[in-house]
Parts: sequence; structure tokens; C-alpha cells
Amino acid sequence: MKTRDKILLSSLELFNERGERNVTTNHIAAHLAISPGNLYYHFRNKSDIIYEIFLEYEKLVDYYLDIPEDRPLTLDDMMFYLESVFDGLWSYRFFHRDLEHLLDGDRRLRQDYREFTDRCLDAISRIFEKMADAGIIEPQSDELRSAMSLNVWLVITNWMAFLKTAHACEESVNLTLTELKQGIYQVLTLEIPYLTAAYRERVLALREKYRPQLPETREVDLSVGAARWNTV
Amino acid sequence: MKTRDKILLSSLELFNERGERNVTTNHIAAHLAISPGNLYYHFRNKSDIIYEIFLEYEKLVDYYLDIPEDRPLTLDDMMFYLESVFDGLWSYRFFHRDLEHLLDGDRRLRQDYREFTDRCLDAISRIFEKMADAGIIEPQSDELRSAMSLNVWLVITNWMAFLKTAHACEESVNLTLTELKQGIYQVLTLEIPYLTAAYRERVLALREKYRPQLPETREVDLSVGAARWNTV
DNA sequence: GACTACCTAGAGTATATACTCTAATAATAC
DNA sequence: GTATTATTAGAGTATATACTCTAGGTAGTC
Repeated sequence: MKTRDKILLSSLELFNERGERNVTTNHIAAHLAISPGNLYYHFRNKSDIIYEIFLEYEKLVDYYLDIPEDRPLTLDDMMFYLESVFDGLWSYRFFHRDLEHLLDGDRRLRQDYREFTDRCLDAISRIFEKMADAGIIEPQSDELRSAMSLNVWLVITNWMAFLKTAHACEESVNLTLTELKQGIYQVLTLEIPYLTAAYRERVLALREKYRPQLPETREVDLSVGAARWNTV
Repeated sequence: MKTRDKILLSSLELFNERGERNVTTNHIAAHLAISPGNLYYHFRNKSDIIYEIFLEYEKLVDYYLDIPEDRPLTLDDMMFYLESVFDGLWSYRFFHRDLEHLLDGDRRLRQDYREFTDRCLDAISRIFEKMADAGIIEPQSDELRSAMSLNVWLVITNWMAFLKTAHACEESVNLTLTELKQGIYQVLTLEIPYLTAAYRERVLALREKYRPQLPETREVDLSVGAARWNTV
């Protein structure tokens, strides 16, 4: 593998594990056992590394959220979208963690991310539209669908942060993909009232699969209050 | 005013304006025209300053979210809760911006914040319960109410981040309290399907007041795509 | 006035971090 | 082979940042 690609890969790995803020270019170089000079031969600065990683992330999500216009959507499609988006979120999880600071430091990234958000919101809205066409949910006004899509986006992109701040008690306890995907439970919660009678039970059953489990890592003395949101 | 209080006040102000990450203890001292030594006489370290500010924030929100148990809730109560919570969010807006990093650096804060979150989720859930008692929304199962409360929390605490990342195009453009409160529109969107016939129209009318306006600061060439989520 | 507790100044330090510079080495083209 | 280009090492730098240390001032009390 080319050094350049190795740098991108290691950066992503380290960023995800420790957070962008805690990973310096020297760390990345050391992790690859190359010199800082070498790293800076391939990338002008740290922002450039982050930007390239964002482009990969963007490409992945755009690929996942490509909506077929030649056929109706199915429940399987919906679940695929959800699973995929959370997979993407997981693979590039450092990104949403330090989003504001990352955008503050890079004009290109700020611009691109904004357009990316808009595309995602459109895609979510379009998915709702096609789910209504397919009789999975009741059709809604454009206005309501847009506002709902935005709420879905907020839940999806911030579920991870919630887990890390409100949930994990120890600094060292790392999240798992399984825990992250419990966010799907929350997203499906948003859909419940709009489900048609024909699909309601099937979706509720799917949702049940993602119901948060009582995390064993949680400190015992806090588990009663802490677990309230996922035990009732 | 005591130097100690001045430090807390200036710190909050600077953190809110520039983000905690961009404000050093030396900045705070310089802003107050006192010496770093003086600042460190009053606070052992930066974390202590942040922790004390958090305690104030916590106290404020706990005060706002005190739910009267001797009488039913009204629509006015609900709107008061929403307005108050967003006011609190605004006054301490630096906090949720760098939340993960702040918690990473302070064990006490991590613990306290977690308990704070649990209290807030309980309060939201209790508000929904009492709104059902009052006939404003249809009663829901405990499980659904908890999951909904969590979604409300996610929307509330991350609305600001959404505005800053997806919305404001220029680094220099600062948010206003008015824009922040458009988050109330999003929260009320979550409630819509649960509203009783008796209250539906009244709540929808209230919601309309918070509908996002087309921001004039947005760049023109992007306004079509960008505005989609709030123009339909 | 003198004792004490509190408060303040400001120079200074250890460490970190993004990034540079020069020289050397490998790969490729001709 | 030789010239050229691409790659790499690694010491080094400018700047920032959280925090320390010493010395001195101020306010209240007896």
C-alpha cells in the first residue's frame, strides 16, 4: 500500500479511537513508523488529511443513500438505509464528534459538509415520500416530512454523542457497533405514529430487535436511574 | 464583584463566544486585566472553572424543569418549559459544543453530567405523562414515552450544533437566540402525531410561531438546496 | 503598629504541536 | 550508467498553553 493511503488509513483509525483532537500529526507518523517529514511530504497539513477522509465518508454515504426511482421502496430497503447509515457513522465516527471544530478550521470542509447535509436531508425526505407511496407510512405534507427528516437526521448524527456522554461511565469503555445501532430503535420510534395499519406490527417487530440492552459496563450504583430510559 | 465571580462570568462569556477549545486561561486573565497567577489563585485549573460553570447550568435547568405535582399541566406550562430550556441552552451554549472533550477531561463532570441527563430525561418523560393527563396528548406506553423523551432530548441538545454546522455558512456569523429557539419548532414536530383533537390546532398555531425563517446570511448560490428543509 | 489572612502581579517553565528544512536514498526514464 | 524525479529521515523551530513560583500588596483585627 502507498504511504499516502497508509497515512489516511492510520489517521482514520487513530481519530476514531482517540478523537481528532487527541491525535497529532506526530502521533500518526509514529504509529506508521515514518518520519513527520514524510507525512508532510504527502499532505500539506492536518486539515488536508481530514478533508480527504471526509471525501471518502461523503462518497460512502452518497452511495448508500442512492434511492432507486424505478421501483417502490420496501421495508427491506428502509432497514438497509438505516443499517448502512449507521455503518458509515461508525466507520467515520470521529467526524461527527469534533464536527464544529473541524468545520471551523477548514473553509472547503465547511462548504462541502453543508451541501452534504442538505443532500442527506433530501434523501431522508425522499425515502419518507417513497415509503408513503409504498403504503408503509401515511402520506404527510411536504412541510411535515421536511421537519421530520430533520429530526431523523438529528437523532442519527447525535446518537453516538449521546451514548458517549450520557451512557458510558468510564473513559476507557469504548462503544461497539451494536450499541451504536440501537440508534435505529430511536429512529424507528419517530416513525411509529405514521405507520399504516398494514405495516405497523412488522415495523414494531423490527424495531424491537434494536432495543437497547442494559449495558453491563454501567456502574451498579447508578444503574437504576441511568437505565430508566431503556427499561420501561 | 469578587474576582472569583468575575473569572466565572468572563470565562462563560468567552467560552460561549469562541468555544472552550479556543479560550485559554491566559485569555481569560487578559480579558479581565488580571494576572494568570491571580486566576490560578482562585481556581486550581481550567477544569475547575468549567466544572463550576456546569454547576450553575445544572442548577438553572433543574430549576426550570421542576414539575408541579399538585396541579395538571397546561399548554402554557409546556411552552414555558421549552422556552426556558432553550434559554438555558443559549446561556451556556459552549457546554454542549465541546461536551465530549469536557467530560473526557474531568471525572466529576462526567459523572454529574450523566446524572443530569438522566434527570432531564425523567423530567421530559414526566411532562409528557402530565400532558396526557391534561388531555393535550394521547396517553402512551411507558416504553414509547421514554423513547420519545430521549428523541426530544437529542433534538434539543443538538439543535444548536446543527445550526452552526449545516446552517451558518460563514465562520463569523454568530447565531442568535431567535434562531436557536426555532428548535422549538422541531420539538413540537415530534409531538404532532400525539396531539389530541382538542388541542391539535392550538399547538400547531404555537408551532408556527417558531417556524424557521429563510436566513438572510445564507449565501445566495446555495439558498435553493440549502433552504429546502425549511421552505416547503 | 503589628500580625494575619487574603489577594495580586508577572516573569518564568515544561510540554506539546503543527510544521519546515536539508540531505540522503530509492525508483524510473532514457 | 546517468539524470531526474519521487520518496524518506530526522533534527529542528516557532508558537501556544496550562500552570508555577516568588514577592509583594491590602484589609481587617487586636
